[in-house]
Amino acid sequence: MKELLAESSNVGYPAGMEATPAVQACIPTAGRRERKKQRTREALVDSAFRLFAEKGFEATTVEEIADAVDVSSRTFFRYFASKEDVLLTFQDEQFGAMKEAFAARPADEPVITALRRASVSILRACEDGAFGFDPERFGCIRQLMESSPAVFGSSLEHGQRKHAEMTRLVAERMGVDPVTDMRPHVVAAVVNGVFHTAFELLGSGAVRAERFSDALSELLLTLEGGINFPAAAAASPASAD
Amino acid sequence: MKELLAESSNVGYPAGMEATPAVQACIPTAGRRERKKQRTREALVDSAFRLFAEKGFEATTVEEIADAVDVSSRTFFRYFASKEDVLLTFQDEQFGAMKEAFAARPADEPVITALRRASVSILRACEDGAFGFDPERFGCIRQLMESSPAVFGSSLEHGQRKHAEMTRLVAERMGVDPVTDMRPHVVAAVVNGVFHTAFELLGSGAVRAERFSDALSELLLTLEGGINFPAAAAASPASAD
DNA sequence: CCCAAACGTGTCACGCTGTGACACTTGTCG
DNA sequence: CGACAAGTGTCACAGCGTGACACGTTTGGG
Repeated sequence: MKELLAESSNVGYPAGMEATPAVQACIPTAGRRERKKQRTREALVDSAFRLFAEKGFEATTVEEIADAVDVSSRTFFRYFASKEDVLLTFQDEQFGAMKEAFAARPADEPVITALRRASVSILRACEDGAFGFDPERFGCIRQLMESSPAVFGSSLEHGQRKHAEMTRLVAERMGVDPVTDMRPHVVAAVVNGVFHTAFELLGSGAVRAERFSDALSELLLTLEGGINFPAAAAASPASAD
Repeated sequence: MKELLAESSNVGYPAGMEATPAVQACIPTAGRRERKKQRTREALVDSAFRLFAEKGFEATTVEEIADAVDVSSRTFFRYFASKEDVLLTFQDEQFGAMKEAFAARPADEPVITALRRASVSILRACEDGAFGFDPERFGCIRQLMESSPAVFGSSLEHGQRKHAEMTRLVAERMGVDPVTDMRPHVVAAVVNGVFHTAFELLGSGAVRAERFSDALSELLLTLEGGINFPAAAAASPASAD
């Protein structure tokens, strides 16, 4: 689970610049301070999830979350920008995993197909608890999004903030330049929209699917008939090897 | 402009229940009270837009808005559920107009095409001040959405709340049942996503378009190549007359 | 014409979120 | 060990949003 937090793994040193050898002591489990901080953070997340599940999102105050871990509410806000932010952390993990899965799809799959297979596989992992994902938390978030507009809203916003990254990935796969070609933008927009709609359909019971992954899969399959642009590999067989 | 606020016009009496004849005195410009309330509301909207444009969204407090109209901040919240809500009012008008325009598109146009033409025509009206729309406010909202995440977020949320309605309209045009056919849902999701992406592209300057309507048009045109389901009229020539 | 119910509003009080400033403790490194 | 940095608590505060109650005005009816 932790490895998904590893900040996309290739950031930090702009390619071509080797880390100064003296600073290689930066192993993740460095000082006691760092470890303590990590423990506090996780305790806060735990506490938040427990209370949210127990009393609902709005009914839970930041002070309660902090008190349960025996820190001040001020400290809570040093770890999270807002009450909603606690939940977004988890979504970041999912998104990171999905990016990896997407990148790993065979190059001859069209984008929407690849996106569907990647996201469905990750979601299933979340639902089943595979991979180190906690299915309890996944379910909790789902429930919170359905019951609390504030949570749903911040999830929408958060998703939109991922837009640029998604666009870049799609453009890469398609082998086009997102500055001149609008298709990657459209794909990212569309997928994001479908994601949230799947959530809503599930919440309102307007779809016979039980699991989120099933609802999403169905929507994306529908979409596939239309907007399914071929990947670069399929479009230009020149680079096929 | 006011007629767009007319609450979709067919709500109020569940079909088959005639209004009690004695209550037909409900002309919109009824009592003095009603008129005064309307004036206060508009004054608040005016005040809010002026201050937002002048000092930005977050920097403007509800108290300032209310003070400028000489009412208490408590009263502000009797008119609007939140600070963001003032802006959403305007978006409702646009959405209403767009629904009308969409419904008025020729029956042989595929959904995305119809959606594109309808929304672009309304947006152009907003931009040009046709139709009673105030282009100044339109521009103001655009700027606020780009600069303030809170505004953008609530717009996202608001858009999602319109989802069900949009789905219904699309399903109607396609002549299918949205319970069994997922396509209308996908269309609604997709269009909503593209809308917000157009906004974002425009804000980040990632598109050469100057006007929002141009950016949206380009994205929807791109989309059209793919997901463009035929309308019911085109699909089943049985009803062609 | 006047009275009473309904309605809009102001005022007061409050809880919660989120932030800034400053002091204090604890870990870290030379 | 001693200086410095990082994390935390405390206090103060601004702003959003809501509940309760009192006061004035509108409205409609006897």
